[in-house]
Amino acid sequence: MDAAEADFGGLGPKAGCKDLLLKAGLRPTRQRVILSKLLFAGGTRHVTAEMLFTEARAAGFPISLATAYNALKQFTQAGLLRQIPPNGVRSFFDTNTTPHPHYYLHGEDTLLDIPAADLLLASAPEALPGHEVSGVDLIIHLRRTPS
Amino acid sequence: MDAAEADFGGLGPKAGCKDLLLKAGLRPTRQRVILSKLLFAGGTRHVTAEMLFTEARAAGFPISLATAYNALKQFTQAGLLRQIPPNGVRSFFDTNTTPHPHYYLHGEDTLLDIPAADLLLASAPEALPGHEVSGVDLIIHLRRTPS
DNA sequence: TTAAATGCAAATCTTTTGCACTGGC
DNA sequence: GCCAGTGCAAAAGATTTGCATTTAA
Repeated sequence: MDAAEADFGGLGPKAGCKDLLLKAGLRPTRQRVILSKLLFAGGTRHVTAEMLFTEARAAGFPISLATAYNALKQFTQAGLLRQIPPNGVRSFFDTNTTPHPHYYLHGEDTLLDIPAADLLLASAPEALPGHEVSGVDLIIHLRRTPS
Repeated sequence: MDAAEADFGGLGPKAGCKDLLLKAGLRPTRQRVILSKLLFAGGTRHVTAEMLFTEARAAGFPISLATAYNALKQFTQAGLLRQIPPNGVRSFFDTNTTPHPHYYLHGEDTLLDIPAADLLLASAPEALPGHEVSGVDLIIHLRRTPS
């Protein structure tokens, strides 16, 4: 499948990332279109702002780092991404926005999905009075076994 | 119970925070003793570096913010604290180092313990080959209900 | 055309580091 | 007394903001 022709967000086989952005209420500006292609054309991805910035430059699109940050934030607020802060240093952004747990590999500073059925909650999370659950983060922290 | 005489870390009723620090392999310097009193004399606490810094100043101990950060990091590495990054902005440090889930209240930027039995994992987390589980973070994100 | 909304330089906020100096042993 | 190891000023790193400019409609 050509990346530019990927099936974006269940919008149908002809939809492009412009449609994805429009549907999310974001104007499909040049930079957003570029970044959304990089993010959503492949499979599930876990990127940091720096990674996306570097990738865009390598692809010949000289965006600024601030634009990468702003786009990631806007995409997250629009529901296209999920923000995961595993370590207090920098955040990752996951193109899979459905609730699912993650492995975080400390040595490699890498975030991975945990295959869905491997780990489940025993009960649905309860909110406090006057509040509602807006998300659930489950992160299993891994270190390389000393051997 | 007088705060200065609290039972620190199961070391017995006579132990002070100096013993707690020594047992953790940290020299009981003046600043560390002050900060450990603030952290461990009361019940369970969830503090940021800024909160601890402000609290120390208010108590008449003019430490620098860097010292608060460094002490929190050292205490965490020594196993006296647990670091929790709920939001990609700043980290909280929990004086309860046993594995347990948290509520994070977005509007108030507050971290709370979830009473233990309310939420459990259905299965023990599995590591990947060549890795071991070094920690599990479960955070339920709450927002104030629009009403 | 036009104004809503962007992209980015500069600022801000969080956290770490280098090193002069201290204070625990 | 002495030197391992601190405490903090300055630096580094992560993220946000203000505003001149762009560009989608």
